[in-house]
Amino acid sequence: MGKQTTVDGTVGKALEILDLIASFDRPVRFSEILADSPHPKATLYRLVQTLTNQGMLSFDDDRATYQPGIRLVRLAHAAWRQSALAPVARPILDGLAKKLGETFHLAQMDEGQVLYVDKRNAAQPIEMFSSAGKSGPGYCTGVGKAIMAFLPPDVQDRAIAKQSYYGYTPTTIISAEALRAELLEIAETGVAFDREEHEPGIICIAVPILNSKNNALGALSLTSSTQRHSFESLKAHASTLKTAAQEIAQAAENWQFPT
Amino acid sequence: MGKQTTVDGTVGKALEILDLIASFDRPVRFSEILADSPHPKATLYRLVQTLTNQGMLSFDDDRATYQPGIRLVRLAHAAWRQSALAPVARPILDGLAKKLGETFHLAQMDEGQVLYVDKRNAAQPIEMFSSAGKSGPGYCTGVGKAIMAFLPPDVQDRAIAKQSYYGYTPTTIISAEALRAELLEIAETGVAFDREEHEPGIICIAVPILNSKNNALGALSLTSSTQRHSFESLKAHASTLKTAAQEIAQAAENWQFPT
DNA sequence: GACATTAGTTTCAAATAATGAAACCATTTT
DNA sequence: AAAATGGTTTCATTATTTGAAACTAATGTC
Repeated sequence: MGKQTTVDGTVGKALEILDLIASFDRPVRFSEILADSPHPKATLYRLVQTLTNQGMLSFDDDRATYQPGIRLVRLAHAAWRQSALAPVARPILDGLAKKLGETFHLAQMDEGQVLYVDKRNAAQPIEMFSSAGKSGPGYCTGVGKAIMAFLPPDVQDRAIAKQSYYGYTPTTIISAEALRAELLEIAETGVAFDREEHEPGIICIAVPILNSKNNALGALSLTSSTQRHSFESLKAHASTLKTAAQEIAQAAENWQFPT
Repeated sequence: MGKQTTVDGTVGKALEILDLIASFDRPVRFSEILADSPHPKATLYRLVQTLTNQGMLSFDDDRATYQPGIRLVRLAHAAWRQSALAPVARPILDGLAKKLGETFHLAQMDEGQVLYVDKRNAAQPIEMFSSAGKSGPGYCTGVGKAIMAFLPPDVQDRAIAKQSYYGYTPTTIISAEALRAELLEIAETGVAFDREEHEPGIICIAVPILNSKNNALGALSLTSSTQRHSFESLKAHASTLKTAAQEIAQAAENWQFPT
């Protein structure tokens, strides 16, 4: 009874299409979507029509292309603002960036994918939406591993299963077993590293942001290059990061919406 | 044959619920959604379940509340990056903010609502997602009126019809007729003002960003307070804004995704 | 500690919406 | 001019959604 790619109903199908279109990362024509979708022409056509009507897709009349719609931006704003983590972490990230002059990422996990919800860069003042909202693989990033190490067993299993294990660099972890082993280690030390596993020359130290049940809400990382930092000098920041993560966790737990 | 609140199919209903939940602006319980929704309990229940499954909503187990889900943030990132306007306008906004030391907004329109897609603030270095993605009324903001003035007739009509005409301040436009009149004027001069129509003490000058067909893609505004600026001193910036808007329009038209 | 109330979940036949093969129309290509 | 490609519509069939009501769980009341 293998659970197949769940698609609950029409809504699920529509959202799948939306993801598909987003994944092109450029405006796409109907036929391109069709080629990558399991649906017959007419079905896909109406689904895409509906999404366009709804503002979830926007259609460029001249080029006859579809792309993710602007309504998503509005909805995402609400999601971001309520996501407990990003808004409360803002001042803490600001403080870290100012004090240490390094680059920090705040990330959460969405279906095994790492989602960056905020970023501070000491050099360039900041990058906007252009970086927040960006997503990346979970198995070969510091934040991804930090989060996965502190997930409830069932969720962790699903996350591990969803990774692609593509070998971006020679040090990339390319099997679920190896990942599991490393996650165990991270769970003990409370610190994760990216050893140029995603991009050559880029290293990072990451710590989970844990709730009272010791489950990860997200993770906080200090990212740098092999030029700027050795692993030893990264490790020196571990306790600072841990403290910051605790502050964020604290703030998130206490955060209440006005009633 | 009055076109009623369009709801195309199940997908439309689901998205309506999503909007409803987002509009609460805080985590909500099932019963609260129910009270504000036209659907019977069971129907709403399943719709909400589906959305949660899909990551469009997230459910807080402890508090038993729903809120917009993190998947939206990922999707919105794609929308933002492809929205042609925001990414290409970035350097131009940077330049304006640096040169003039004022606050600038870049906005687009979504169903009569103004959607801020980027913001530069000379004082505070920048605000993230926290401000990008925010939306506001179209009829009483500079950017809203600038955009509406340059919309194809049918789209404009719909936009005018969708405004709420709530009187935020004594100067707020509170009728469709008055709005229409002002839009005509703006269409001639190419410049719109917010005369404390949305918030007392806050004024702004806005210009549309026009495509080759003279339709608005969005708008650019300089926002200030009555303390800092008189209308005369705002008007002094009109040509600078127009030039910047043209540059953005140019860049947007030429922007092509890699094939 | 029993009773009542509220909040959330499941059931199932009826009502509605989604499906997709095929036909159709409009552009572009040859 | 013919053919191919890309997009849209039709319509009988099929599958999903619907919602009243019954049910369960959790909380509040006496």
